[in-house]
Amino acid sequence: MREEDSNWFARWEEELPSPEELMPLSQTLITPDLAIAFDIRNPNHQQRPPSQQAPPPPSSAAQPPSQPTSAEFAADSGDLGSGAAGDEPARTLKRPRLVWTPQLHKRFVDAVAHLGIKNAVPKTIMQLMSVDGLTRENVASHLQKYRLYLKRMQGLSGGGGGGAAGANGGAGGGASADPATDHLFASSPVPPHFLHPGRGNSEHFLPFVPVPALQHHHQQQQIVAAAVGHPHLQSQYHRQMGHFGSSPNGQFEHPFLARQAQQPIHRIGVGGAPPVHNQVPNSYVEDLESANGNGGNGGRKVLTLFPTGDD
DNA sequence: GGACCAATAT
DNA sequence: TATATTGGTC
Repeated sequence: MREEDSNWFARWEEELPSPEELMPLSQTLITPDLAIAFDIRNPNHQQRPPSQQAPPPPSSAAQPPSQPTSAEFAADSGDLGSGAAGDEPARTLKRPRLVWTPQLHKRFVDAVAHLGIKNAVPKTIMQLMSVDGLTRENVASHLQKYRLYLKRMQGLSGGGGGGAAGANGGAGGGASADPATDHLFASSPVPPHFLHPGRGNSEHFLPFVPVPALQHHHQQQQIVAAAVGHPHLQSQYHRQMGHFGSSPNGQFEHPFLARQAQQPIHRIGVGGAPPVHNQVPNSYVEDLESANGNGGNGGRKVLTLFPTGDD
């Protein structure tokens, strides 16, 4: 059991965002707040988040990705804002629901791990994650659920000890109430520390200090990874942009950092599904329904998919 | 006033 | 369901 500890720790170290990576606390120039305040409807449109972004207006003809900024606003206007008429809707804008993909979640867990379960609070986590478009509320909500999950894990493994979450693929046992949830959370290792609070010093985490935001400097470099999904269209990105996941060298994955890539990464390999339509705008991959009957899934188009291989 | 957390709503 | 929003509290 100890080994596991070391083992995961080693991996952890690798996977963990190194200072350099986190350094770029590059929140987009426009903080979510500002964005909202100024009616920048989608802070996401700013740059195509390789992850998933809400493709703006379905009806509006395809807009050539030329103007990165303000111009785009105009472009996508005419859609959801229509009702309000005008530029008033600034703060009343509603963001699309955020979809916590395994990658995003991992980032989240990394942040929490670094902070230590004790210091992990929404705001701090959010900052550490430095994901464009991610709000404190998003994190808070997810954190709430995550804590619940941890609690359950504690309870379940309480007696046996040891067997932490681990990617136990089959929740077949039945104990788990939420297979889906478990899977998502299981996609990321849970630091044992989280499961063993009170025991000994639970504070052996590096005080990783969140860099003092470098506000204006990296103007264009942002780790856009927010998985903002559109109610209708869900852009999906595939992990494995180029080399990571199973690198012989053990190169850890930087799902998020890697996201900077802005090259057309058409990765539509959804479970072997052929590239249905390749008319994808130009970059992000887009997945259409694939939610196979999940035992009675209404007719949801949104899919969080991710073959969840094992990782 | 801001942030956190738990509960509740969608 | 998963995520968003709300309300109470510090």
